[in-house]
Amino acid sequence: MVKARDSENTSNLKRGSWSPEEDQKLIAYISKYGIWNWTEMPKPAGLLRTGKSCRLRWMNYLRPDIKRGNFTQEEEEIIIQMHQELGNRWSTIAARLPGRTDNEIKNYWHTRLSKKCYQEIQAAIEDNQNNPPGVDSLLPSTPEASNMDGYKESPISSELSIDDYSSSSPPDPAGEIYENQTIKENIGSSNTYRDLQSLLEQYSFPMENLYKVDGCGATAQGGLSKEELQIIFELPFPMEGSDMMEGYGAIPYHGIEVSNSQCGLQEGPYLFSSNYEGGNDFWP
DNA sequence: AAAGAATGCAACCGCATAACA
DNA sequence: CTGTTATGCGGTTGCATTCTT
Repeated sequence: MVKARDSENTSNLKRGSWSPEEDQKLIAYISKYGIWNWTEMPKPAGLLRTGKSCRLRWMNYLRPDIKRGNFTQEEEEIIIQMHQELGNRWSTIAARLPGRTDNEIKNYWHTRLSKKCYQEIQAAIEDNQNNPPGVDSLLPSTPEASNMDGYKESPISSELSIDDYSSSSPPDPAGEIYENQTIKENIGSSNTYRDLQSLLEQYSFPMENLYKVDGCGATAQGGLSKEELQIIFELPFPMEGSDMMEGYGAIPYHGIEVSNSQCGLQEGPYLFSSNYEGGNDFWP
């Protein structure tokens, strides 16, 4: 596919903030002639702007149906819920909130809601630390609810304690750790990495603590525990198959690596033991 | 009161894809 | 079918405003 390029000559076009006069010109023009072609429109409208700039200004600011003012509690809840389900699909989220633009929702998320969610996570973590649950509390109430028969019988799960989650000792990973390669150096290789990176960055997770593990996606050393990651990713435990395939990436922690197989290409998820050697999965 | 830091948000950029020639 | 253009989307940037010290 040929990369799109603005056909306009941008050498003498105005950039930066819009003046009230420019706003008036655009409103007046659209009111009279409607939106017929963003690229051609600026000239007859008397604007020294690119069509792209005009479109953005109209869509994000000048449209008459744009809702002003603070987000309501209900709107917040919708955004949070949809973001959990869809990720950064701002336009889709905006479609559920009449009068709100994708840009506005995106800004609102980055400046308010992500922090709010992070604080809730922190609170949950603190609560966990004050009142640590046993591993059993992470398990489903019934085996069939998890589709993970045999999990409790695994020697690894039965040996775990809450202390393992917050240990700062290096993991005993399934594969080889590329110690000198941070996640940022591996970003291009996998969508799984991309998704994981963006999510973790959203929560200010120290990227230097993230390493690539051969064949198993990414793993974390130090920083957030599995439970913390689990809260961030809003994952049930154990994860359902579709969760892994939608790009959550590996949700690892010391001792156990929960990963889709081979960097998320085809099958999974698999629950790898710390001594994973290629076939020790409990959940084929 | 002033300076620096943090925050909020409008605007821009690059890319993907639909639409068209 | 292929190449080109227009539009829309998500990530990022930069600046104005507000807050903190």
